[in-house]
Amino acid sequence: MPETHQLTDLQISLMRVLWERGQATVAEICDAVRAERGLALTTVATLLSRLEKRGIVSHETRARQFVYRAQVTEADIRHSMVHELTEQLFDGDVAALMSHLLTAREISPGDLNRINAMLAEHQSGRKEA
Amino acid sequence: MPETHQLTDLQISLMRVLWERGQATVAEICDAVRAERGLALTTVATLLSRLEKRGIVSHETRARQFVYRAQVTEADIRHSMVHELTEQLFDGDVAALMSHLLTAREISPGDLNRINAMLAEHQSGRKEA
DNA sequence: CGTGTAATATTACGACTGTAGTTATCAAGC
DNA sequence: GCTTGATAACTACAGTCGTAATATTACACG
Repeated sequence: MPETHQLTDLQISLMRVLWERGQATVAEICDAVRAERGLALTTVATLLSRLEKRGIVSHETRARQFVYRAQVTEADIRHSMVHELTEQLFDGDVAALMSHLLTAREISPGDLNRINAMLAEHQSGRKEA
Repeated sequence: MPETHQLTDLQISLMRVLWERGQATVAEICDAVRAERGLALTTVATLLSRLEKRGIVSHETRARQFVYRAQVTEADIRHSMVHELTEQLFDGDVAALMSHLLTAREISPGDLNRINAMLAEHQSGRKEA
């Protein structure tokens, strides 16, 4: 449903908090990201209200405070962002992206095993269906 | 070498022309992207000079015209952008990205075969090394 | 009922992007 | 040499992002 949402690094950090907790106040989110990025409360508030304008989050007021909630799932975001990247960089060719990953010297042997397993499972699943 | 280059859609369109042709004048690039996106010559020129400021392209003057050349390869860009995405969305876990691709209902059976083949080849290559 | 305090709302600002108009430059042709 | 046509340089502007200070609001406590 959500057309296509591209989020920046920082925006994703905030979203991650919401995805993990289900909901959170501005202060909570601010605290949660303090470790990786110290931001002023007002900064976080600004970011959140901008995300709300885009329909990515929503809020309700509870006890004088805004409680935010994600309106898109992490899977949604992954989908649209990976899709977008695939379009842009690999002409929509998922296999080409895979190929890139395989040759990109970034995969550990352990990863490779996991990938094999996944692929096998995926394929058996396919067969039955 | 190139730290990490994130390019936008439009920027990639321009780069693609340079990657394909090796080099091109502003007018040529403008023509090349006219189909997918009609832009004024000056717009393309602006974009290119901004890319040059970032070290992504370079130019030399020939017969009163700027001839541009890519300073990063498509592989470079793919690397840094895929890497960045993997970090942001999958915590750097390449296998997780793979898994996402496999379950993302975007792979055709044909793709799956190609992926299998690649994986097999990749693994045999690994074994010898 | 006044006031402090916490939270939100408003405003700001520099970067970067997409977009392009306007102006300056300069070589070639008349 | 002067005009003209092509090309590049400069300027502009709205939109978004990261960042936050300041202003407003309104509950809770005294």
